[in-house]
Amino acid sequence: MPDMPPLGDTGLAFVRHDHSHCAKDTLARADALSNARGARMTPVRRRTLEILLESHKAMGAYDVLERLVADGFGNQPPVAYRALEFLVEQGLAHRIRRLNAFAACMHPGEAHVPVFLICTSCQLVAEAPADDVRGAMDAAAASIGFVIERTNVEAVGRCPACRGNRACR
Amino acid sequence: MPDMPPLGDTGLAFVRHDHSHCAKDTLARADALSNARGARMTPVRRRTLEILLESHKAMGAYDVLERLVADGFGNQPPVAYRALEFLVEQGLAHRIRRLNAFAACMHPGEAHVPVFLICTSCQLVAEAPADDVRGAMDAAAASIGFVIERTNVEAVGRCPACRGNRACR
DNA sequence: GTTGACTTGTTATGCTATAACATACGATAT
DNA sequence: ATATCGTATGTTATAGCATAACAAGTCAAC
Repeated sequence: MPDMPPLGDTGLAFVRHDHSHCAKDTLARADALSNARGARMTPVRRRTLEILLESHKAMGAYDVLERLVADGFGNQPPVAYRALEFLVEQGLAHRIRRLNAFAACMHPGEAHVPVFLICTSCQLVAEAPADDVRGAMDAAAASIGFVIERTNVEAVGRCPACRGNRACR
Repeated sequence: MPDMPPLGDTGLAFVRHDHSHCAKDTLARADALSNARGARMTPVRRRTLEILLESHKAMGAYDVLERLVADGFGNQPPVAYRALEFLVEQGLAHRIRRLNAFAACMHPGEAHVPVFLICTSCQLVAEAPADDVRGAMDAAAASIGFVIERTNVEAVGRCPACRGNRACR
């Protein structure tokens, strides 16, 4: 494995890492989770997750669909949207609204508030841990009597690599 | 003015208030701000802001367009999108990505991090003050060397009124 | 009054997402 | 085994959101 900075898997998208391992591990956890919950990890769904896991970039539903078609699955939008919806519901993927796209969850099963950091140069998306953020939001909401059910927290900016390199990866 | 709870204009969307005043005031501030910046508050743009200010609901670009057409402006999507884009750039309106919609800013000119609370029952959108949220996000980003430029923070849930009423407004 | 920057109008198109219905699959109970 | 019911997938069609590209008009500065 290449030299890896002393980070956990936080911001993993932005550092070099053994990606095949990272994907395999996540897939295994995904299977286990689905079984535990009685959810059915069918072929399209599993393949969709694999596709998302191939990179840390967010993918549009139609890009995913293209890949699914190549693998012999149905070639109409609902095929992709349904699989993606399932993964999101199971917490195995997230929807990045700013990009009209989807990305595999890097912490399936762990309670976490997803906060997405989207690099404007290289399009990579990192999930940062930010439970503080949810706390602050709950507090703000509570002050006006609002009860939060779900959140979308996204930020665009520049990742460490792109701030350093002119060319970018 | 009807009895008003002891809040500032935080969460204004969810309390009864003299809305005509609130809109007029915001419009005046918008004019002043645009002038100060050398931005041109043209008729379409001003009318677009007025339309957004008519309610605290978020409006889709096509809904805004419909209104603009009725007022004699051009009837093609770019007319609405351009005006809305201008307002967003000037900080006079916000884009609510979760809803593919736009809402007038309730605090134009004030430095603030918009955090949107979207009621799933009545569709009203409130802007809560949550500078803490931005702080937490910056901290999370900094820990992986990411520099945030802009944020989208949105939450869906139920507003005080809708939690109380079965019927909702 | 001409230049140049910006704004608006218009045409056309592309991308994103879902409703609705038909068919197939899988687990369970009889 | 097979009937049944819930779930999943395939397919058709369409709705909804957004922007590229070009033409025409407006306005201020020189």
